[in-house]
Amino acid sequence: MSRPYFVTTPIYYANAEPHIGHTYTTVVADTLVRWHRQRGDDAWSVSGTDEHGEKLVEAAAKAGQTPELFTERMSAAFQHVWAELGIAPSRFVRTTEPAHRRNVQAILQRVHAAGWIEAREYEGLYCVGCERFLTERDMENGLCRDHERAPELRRESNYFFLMSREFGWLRGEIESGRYEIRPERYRNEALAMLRDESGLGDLSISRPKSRLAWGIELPFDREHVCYVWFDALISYLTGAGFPDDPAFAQRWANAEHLIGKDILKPHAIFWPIMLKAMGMEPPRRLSVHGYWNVDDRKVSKSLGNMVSPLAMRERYGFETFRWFLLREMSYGLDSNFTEEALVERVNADLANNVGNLVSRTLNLVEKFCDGALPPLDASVARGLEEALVAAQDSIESAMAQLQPQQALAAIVVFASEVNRFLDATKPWKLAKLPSGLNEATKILGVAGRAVAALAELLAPFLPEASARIEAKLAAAPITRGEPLFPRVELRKE
RNA sequence: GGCGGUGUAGCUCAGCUGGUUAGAGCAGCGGUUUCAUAAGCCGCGUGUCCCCGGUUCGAGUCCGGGCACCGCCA
Repeated sequence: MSRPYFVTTPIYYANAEPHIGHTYTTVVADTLVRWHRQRGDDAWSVSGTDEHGEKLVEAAAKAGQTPELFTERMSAAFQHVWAELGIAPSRFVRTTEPAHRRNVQAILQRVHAAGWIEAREYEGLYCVGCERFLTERDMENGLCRDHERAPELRRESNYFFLMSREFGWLRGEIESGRYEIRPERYRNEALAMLRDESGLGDLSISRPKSRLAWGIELPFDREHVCYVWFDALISYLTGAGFPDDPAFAQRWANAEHLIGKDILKPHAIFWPIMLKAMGMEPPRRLSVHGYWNVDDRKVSKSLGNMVSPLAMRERYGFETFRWFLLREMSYGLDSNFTEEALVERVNADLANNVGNLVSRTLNLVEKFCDGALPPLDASVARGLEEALVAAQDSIESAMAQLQPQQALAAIVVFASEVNRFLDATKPWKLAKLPSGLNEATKILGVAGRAVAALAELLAPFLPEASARIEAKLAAAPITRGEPLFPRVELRKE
């Protein structure tokens, strides 16, 4: 009986190319899917691009393109990058695609009919950068704090989603753990938002077409288009196969959203209430991670410190980068990326420890066993068996708590155990003794098995490297071959 | 202004409900081995556990106050 598992990355806003933050979330999602599949679960994943909104129209204009062409290009860029990196979401949703538009309109219709939406007049100072009306506190010297630009006085009629009705209900869902938000600090933040209800009210979900034509039309008022969050969040349903896919219900009942902390509020507050209005259950769980800083600074276009995953692949190999991301960030906390740290980390873990272990083991098998992996000898294997079980247990619990860095640490510990095992048993010495070859062979049978186990442990985290180890072990004859993870050197230009 | 949080070895961090000489990984130093990717293995830390005060037989670990940084909200 295979258990269903469903994980999403955010539907990334398609106004810039993927950088380290997108890559991290996407890598974690990919890792979770592989992890679940390895254990026989039925895993489904969704990623995608959010392609509507004013900022996109602006970005397209800046690029001298129509929104259609611009979003086409940007979405393709995201899909291209993930494909290049060997990451394939089960379903990649574009918010501009017909299936999604149908879903958004059907849901709007339903929610409107059920009395959750009403029209209101609004007048205020509006910042195009923020895509919202500003309060006094958002401004400094008459300029938007975030964008340092003058807001415009605007009056418009917007449709509001009557979200505030259900804050009490939502609090109960979060407190009871029915809707799990982790790590706890973000659960507390969500509860704090609900407690003061400060900054929370009903949610504006439309823009008049006269001003913003780039969006999904409201089915009950063709003069308005749907505004960002209502549109974007529904992508998760579209990606899960809503409404017709027979697997949809099962997927949805096990949905986990991975997000960065910047979009906590829409996911923790808006989304579950939207779902309630649709007559659906909240997601199972929201897993919130922190920011990647780069060279101890916030990632920003103006600093030019956007780390491109493809550039990292060029310099160091993608799985090296992937290892660093998973190994270095404690899920939920901010982390810092530097190429110096990457080089240090992967040389220590991958080249010196794991990779070198594979090399020395295969080389010994090549030299002393004619390249054929000897059968497993249970008496010799005993010590390593324990280490393997310990590693499996650690990884299991690390993954249950979504702490990939601890899982990877456990893998490194296991590789160290095997290195120590070889140092302690010294098969290369035994083999040279007149009567030692038999014992050396037994030892190498065990070491070979340990390397195979290592490949299995690595599979969800470094799928490509794992496959290479397996291929090396399956070769006849087995040879040392090229290093699995060559040492890397700093290659900053 | 309100409410979280964080502050432990050069770096990144563990330290649960208070209890032997405060730990791990990395870096560094020394030794050793040679099967291996100048890799492995072994050994090496006199740290004001941010500061002040308190509770206690005993406090990174609890309480009060302060400082610094950060987050959310206003």
